[in-house]
Amino acid sequence: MPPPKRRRRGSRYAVLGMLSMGLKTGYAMKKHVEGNLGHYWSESYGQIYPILRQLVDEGLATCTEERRKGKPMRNLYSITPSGRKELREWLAMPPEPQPQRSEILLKLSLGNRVSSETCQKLIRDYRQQCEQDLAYLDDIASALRGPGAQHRDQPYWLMTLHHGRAIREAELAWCGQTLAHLRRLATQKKQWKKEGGASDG
Amino acid sequence: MPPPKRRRRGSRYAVLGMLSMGLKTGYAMKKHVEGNLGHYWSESYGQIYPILRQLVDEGLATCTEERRKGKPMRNLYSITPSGRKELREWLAMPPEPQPQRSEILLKLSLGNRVSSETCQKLIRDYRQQCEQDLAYLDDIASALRGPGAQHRDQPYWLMTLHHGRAIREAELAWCGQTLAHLRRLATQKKQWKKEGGASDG
DNA sequence: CTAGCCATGTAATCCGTTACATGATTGG
DNA sequence: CCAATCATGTAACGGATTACATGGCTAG
Repeated sequence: MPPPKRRRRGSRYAVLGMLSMGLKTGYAMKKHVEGNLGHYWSESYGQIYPILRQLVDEGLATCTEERRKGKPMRNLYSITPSGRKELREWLAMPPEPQPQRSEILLKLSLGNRVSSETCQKLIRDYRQQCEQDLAYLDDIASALRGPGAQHRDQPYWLMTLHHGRAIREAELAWCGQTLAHLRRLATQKKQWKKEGGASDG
Repeated sequence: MPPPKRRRRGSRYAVLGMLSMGLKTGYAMKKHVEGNLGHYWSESYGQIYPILRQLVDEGLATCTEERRKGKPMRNLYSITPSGRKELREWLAMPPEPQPQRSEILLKLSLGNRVSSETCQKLIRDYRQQCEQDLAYLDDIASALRGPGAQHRDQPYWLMTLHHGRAIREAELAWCGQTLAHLRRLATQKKQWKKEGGASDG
């Protein structure tokens, strides 16, 4: 028998996890992802709604329709005991290594094909993005500490925010270094040209 | 007219980029990705071969069959001038922000559902992975500096390796902090239990 | 002989986003 | 009246991996 196929199913457990925090509708889950998990996770309706249905089919969640006068209909989902069990089992498994793909590093590695200006712009834009990310992370963090109602998951959310901060700050430092490297490369090239390009050092 | 659809096509330009460095066969490209770009990129044959064909169709590459006695047949690809042009144009465009997904942060954010032990193991395993990654990055770096033949792209490759180092080191520091947080949380919980769980100070 | 590498390629499948369709309510 | 928000869902598409099929050569 070949080794059973490795499936990712991260979205499935993200949804199950949100059910376990008491979120009840697909719409609310989408908003939660956008507003609170945006720095390390994303989901689309095209994933959320089918998954909710599937979880009900498998007995990991239940669904009740709610009709309210003056408001649109909603489907209210709740996690079941077996849902909690499967979530805990997944949490205890070591995460699959995810193949990293970084478009900016791919571009940088081919930097010799474009001007030093183009290359530096690439990095400067990235640095700016990191700065914006840091501001965004701080917004979430203060929103998290602000309203007295301490959520039981709050300490864990803060840890994920710390991660975001740590990474972005490392990226900023790297951007600075890299810009310096690029400038040095550019002046070296100019030197070569001036000296006639025949020297060997 | 709706805004023209945003396509990723990172793989396409990764292949075009490898053609521009002189790699000639799909097989060689796969090996190169595994051995040299593994820390920030991945490709599978299922991408590479169809893309090579497509590039030839579009006039960005040419292909010649090579039959050698005693060796398997190969298709040798080369980049054309218009291929180089399109590559340069892509390099000058700002990279699309890629939605990040971190399974480990997702798990950590739900840490309250499992034991502190389980949570700490998650982070310790991750720390170990980062250490291995660092060793791997150093291997590539020394392979890069070792054989005298300085590739013209070498300085750029070193910059991507620096990035890997910077990130992994930041991750290691974060792992240390996070383990401390987790231990503190665990002792707090124990305290609660001892004191009867009713205290508020 | 057989394991492993060279070398090419395709089909199935999975994963995920985007765009669309629908419709009620609320606030300006 | 219009825009925004709440709310659900699906179809089409794009992107990527996995598994499979093929086959010759080389070294042990």
